[in-house]
Amino acid sequence: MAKKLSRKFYSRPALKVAKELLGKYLIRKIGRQKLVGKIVETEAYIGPKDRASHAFLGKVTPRNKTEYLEGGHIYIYLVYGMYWQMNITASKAGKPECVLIRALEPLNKVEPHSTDGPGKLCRWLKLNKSFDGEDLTKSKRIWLEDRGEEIKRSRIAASKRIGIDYALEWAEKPWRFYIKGNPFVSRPRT
DNA sequence: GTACAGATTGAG
DNA sequence: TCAATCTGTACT
Repeated sequence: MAKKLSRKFYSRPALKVAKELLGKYLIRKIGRQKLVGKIVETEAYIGPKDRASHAFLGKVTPRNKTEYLEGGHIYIYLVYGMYWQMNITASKAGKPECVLIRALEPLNKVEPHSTDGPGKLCRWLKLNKSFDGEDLTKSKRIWLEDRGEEIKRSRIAASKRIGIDYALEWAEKPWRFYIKGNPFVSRPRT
């Protein structure tokens, strides 16, 4: 029943993709090993008008150019010199919209709290710069699946995004989505 | 060539 | 609540 998410799924506004990514499964293959996790927390970043986005005002730099790819690619970058952030691009080519994956509920047996934050889940998945620009609809080492799990609207909560206080009024936008009560969601902050 | 920010984390 | 920590980015 597992259905790989198609280009069509990703080629929509980031806000929509961010909400619908909840309850989808991320598959990461490392050699013989297969890591699987359900997405339980995301954040949306909307192109040039979003001050919190790296593509604010349509800036293009070597770092964020993958953010401009059509939906379904990975945009990964380093923060604080030590943590990777995994984003999935959304919308059409040329539109810098993306969705940050903030937390996973792992199906594998793992140490507690090893995927409840964007930096930690990337460490768990062994993601690094080599995944920048990876096409999730074609890659053999990482992709997303729909396993027929429906997350009801009433189980989805929205809050403001994390760690972007510099973004002024954009920091207030309720563009962080997570599954209510899920223990794998990153620790709430105010 | 160099200053500097940073979509976090974990310890206190 | 707060500071460690350090690479890639952006600019000169």
